[in-house]
Order: sequence, then structure tokens, then C-alpha cells
Amino acid sequence: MGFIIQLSMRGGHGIHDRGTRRTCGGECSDDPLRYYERRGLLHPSGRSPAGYRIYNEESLKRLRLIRRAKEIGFTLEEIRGLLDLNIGSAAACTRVKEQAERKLSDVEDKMKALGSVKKVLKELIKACDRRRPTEECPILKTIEEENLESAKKGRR
Amino acid sequence: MGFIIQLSMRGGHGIHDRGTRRTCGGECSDDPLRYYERRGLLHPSGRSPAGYRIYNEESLKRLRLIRRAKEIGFTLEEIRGLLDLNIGSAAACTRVKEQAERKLSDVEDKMKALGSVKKVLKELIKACDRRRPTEECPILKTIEEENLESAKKGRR
DNA sequence: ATAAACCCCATACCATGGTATAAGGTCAAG
DNA sequence: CTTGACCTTATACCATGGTATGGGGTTTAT
Repeated sequence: MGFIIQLSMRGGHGIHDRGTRRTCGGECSDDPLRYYERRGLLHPSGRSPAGYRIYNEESLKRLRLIRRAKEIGFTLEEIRGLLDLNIGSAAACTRVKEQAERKLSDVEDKMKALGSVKKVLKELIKACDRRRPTEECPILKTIEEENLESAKKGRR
Repeated sequence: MGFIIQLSMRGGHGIHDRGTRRTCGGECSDDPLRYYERRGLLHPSGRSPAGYRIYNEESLKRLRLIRRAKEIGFTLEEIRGLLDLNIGSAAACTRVKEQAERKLSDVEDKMKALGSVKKVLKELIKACDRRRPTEECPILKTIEEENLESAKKGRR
């Protein structure tokens, strides 16, 4: 029924070859998987008689979801929250959407903060170009004086 | 000559009052100062006979520079680099400007990446609104399938 | 049957920017 | 001359998302 995703690489026992790296079917490296398990994001569907983790198609789907969500910018904690909503249920949709909206507003905040920073940096660089040869560095001089409240407010 | 910036707050010895917080002239709390010292960013100009750190006006200027630069988004390592260029010297200006330009390009990369993420999130939320009541959550469904190469490429 | 290649677990370590704690020394006021 | 508030040091801990190491068991190919 279940199949064993090809896992690890960081051989055990003594002087084994430790340089090699393998991925589970090209899907991911071993340790993050265990790390996700510790964090409560992904549990194997069972264990083989020898104690090896067995993952099924459902786990694989979960894993893909985890990695997509991570790319989108959700933290592992947030992803755990999403997964805990019970993926299949239509009722969870509203809460998932709320999460996505929160994340969207986070992203917008971060972009705004970065925007202020960008403006400051551009001004600093321009000041450098206006500098006369004997003057001291206007970037450092400006950084010392500048009031960056705008940039600070942009932060979340 | 030198003066002692009012430092700490997290009293020592036993059952002292540990709740109070004081700042060095309203400038900063104690421990970050020591942390910057360990990281090589800010050194006291000397020590009092009892071994207390003594900071002068120059240190204070450096400290303000550190904090501004941090707001702009430089890491402590980068700031150490800036400070090592020898602030006063006009010759350092070119290198400082180069750093600022690198940082600007970092910031632009990050904004681009966030832009992709934002687009994806908006699409997901819209998909939710189009959902018929019996359907399962389109966000989770989409996350499972979505190819986010564009978002990945935007990363630095 | 033996070695390579893989798995298990527990623990420690990485960077980042600090905060918290313990166990003391110093200093000024009362 | 004691008390409280401040300073010193060293070390451990926080979150975040993992990677590395050591010591051992299993499975597979030759």
C-alpha cells in the first residue's frame, strides 16, 4: 500500500561516505522532512517493520503543499495552521482565505518598507555623485543625520 | 575627557530589581551595545579604573551611524564593513557608494520577489471568491498545483 | 557473507540580532 | 557601613529553517 519515499544521504555508522546527497525522488532532501515532522507539518502514514517511515500519496501531496506555501512566503508555523484546518473540508475555505489575506497585507507592508529604504538609498547614492573631491563621504555623513521615521513606520 | 554613557538595567547579583530598563541617554539599551562590541562594530574609547566602559562623542556618532544603517537595511556585518572603511576619509567614499548600490540592488530584488508573491496571493483570494459552495478550498487546491518558478526566480 | 548504501535516533551546530541569567564588583546616598 | 542601583563577566537562551555529527541498525547488491 504505502511506499517509502527515498530519503536520506548523510550515511550513518563510522567512516561511511558522507559527501553524497540524495533526494527523495527528486522531491526533497531527508532532514527537512524530519524537521517538518518535528514541527508537526508532515507525518509518515506509518512505519515499516524495521521502523522506516512510510509515506503515502497523501503525504506527498501535503509535502508539495508545504513547499509551495513556503515559496509564497508562509512560515512553517502558518503552514501548520493551514494544514490543521483539514485540507479537504469546504468549511475551512473561509479561514484559509483569511490567512491568505493576512499574508497579502504582510507582503504589502514589507514592500512599502522596502520602498522607503530604496528611496533613501537612491538619495544617498545621488548625494555621492554631487560630492566635491575634498568633501567627506556624504553617505556616511547623511546616515548619521538622517531621520528615517518614514522607513520605520513602514515596518510591520 | 571621555564620559560614561548610562548603560545597563538588568541588575546583577541575586534578587535585585530586574524589571527596570534604562537606556544610555535614551539612545539604546545596554546589551545591544555589548553585542555590537563583540561583533566588532563599536568599541569603548577606554575603561574607567574600575573597568567600566567609557564612550566618547566619537563612539556616540558611530552608534548613531550603526542604528541608521540598520534601519536602511544593512546587516551588522555590512555595517562593520562600512565602518572599517575609515569613516572620515574621503577616499572611502567610492567603496561606500558601491556598498550602497549593492544594497539597492538587493532591495530591488526583494521587492520583485515580493511582487510575484503578491500576485499569487491575489489570484488565490480571487479564486476563493469564485468558488461554488460545494467546492473544496481553491487556495489549497491551487497551492498544490501551482508552478511558482517566477516567484523563485525573483529571489536573490 | 560482507560492504555499500540506506535508515533510525539524539544531539549539536549554523546565521541573525539580540535577550536573559547568574554570580559577582563598584559607587553614592543615607 | 549597609543598601540599592549600577557595572562587570561568562554563558545560555529565543526564533527561524534547517544542516552536521555520531553511533548504531537494515537492506541490497555482489
